[in-house]
Amino acid sequence: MSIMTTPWNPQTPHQRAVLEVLLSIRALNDAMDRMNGGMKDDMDMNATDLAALRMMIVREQRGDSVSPHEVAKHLRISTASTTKLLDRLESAGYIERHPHPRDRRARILTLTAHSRATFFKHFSEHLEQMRRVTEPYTEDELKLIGRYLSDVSQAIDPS
Amino acid sequence: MSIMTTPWNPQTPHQRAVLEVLLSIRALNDAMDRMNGGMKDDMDMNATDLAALRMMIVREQRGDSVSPHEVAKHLRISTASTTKLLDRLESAGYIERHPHPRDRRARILTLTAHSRATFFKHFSEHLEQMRRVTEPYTEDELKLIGRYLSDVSQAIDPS
DNA sequence: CTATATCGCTAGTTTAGCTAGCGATATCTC
DNA sequence: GAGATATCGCTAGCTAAACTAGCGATATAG
Repeated sequence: MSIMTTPWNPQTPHQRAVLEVLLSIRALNDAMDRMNGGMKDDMDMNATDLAALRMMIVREQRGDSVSPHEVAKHLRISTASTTKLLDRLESAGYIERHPHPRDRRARILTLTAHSRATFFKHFSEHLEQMRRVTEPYTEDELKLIGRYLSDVSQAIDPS
Repeated sequence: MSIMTTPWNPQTPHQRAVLEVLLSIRALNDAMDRMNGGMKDDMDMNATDLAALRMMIVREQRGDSVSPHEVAKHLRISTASTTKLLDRLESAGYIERHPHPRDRRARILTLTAHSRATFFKHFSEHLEQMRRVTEPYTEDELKLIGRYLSDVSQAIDPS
């Protein structure tokens, strides 16, 4: 969430356009928060558990494996909290914990088929909507938009 | 948070550009989540309390007043939780509860000067960064970007 | 004028984070 | 190699902040 509540008075049309865009970003963020809220209700999960699932799906598609430690780091929660989180996901049948082949302290987390299916079932509709409104733009326009979005991400979180 | 974990293989340059943009939106959302996380740490508040404050600031700028009930609705938490949330904000000196002039059951919430000052102090830096990266774009480009962002917001949350 | 609805609140419960610290294992230093 | 130290995931216990149920005061509808 969260942008722009700024006391700023645009004078020129260009300044007005800048303000409009910043306001649109806030609106987009609010919308995505609501979307996420809806998804967690649908899937009957809390926000963090859903974020963990999403993170694991992203990693899996990149071909990376995931450890409990990495989940903790990504979500910025303690490893203790992560243990409980993984307990919830495991007992709900979303993930499995496997031994790490080389490090006997460590675990490797995998998603279940049920997990992937459920996630995409609930997410694909939104994704389709987004793709639908994105597709009409020309390639050049999309490149411009993509560049701007990256600029903004970079600006607010140069991580 | 939350986008794109999609199994989708772009074939044409245009499809690739679409995917890029959708990925950028996810990245932006992640970045904003982290920004928010940082802000709540800086201001020593939890995420919900900060969201409430932000919502009140937005409303105030629109000239609207805010009731506890509206805060509950906006944040999707119960009125009971809202009471406690307002207790926290009030005792921290961020808001005040005033009697509603016409409805003696109701309250009107107002921000303190301290609240506004603190919020903008922590937020203005991010805002400035965002404005900085936005300004170089031409008016036409900004209009395009703004239109696209609105399209996406509409698509994922047609509220 | 009576019945119902709404507003914000209190009381008590549950959820999901936290810190502290442990056993097992891995890695670094000599 | 052997001993010191670091890392991994976990348990135990605490706390913060949500929840549900329901109440008193007030407003509104029939």
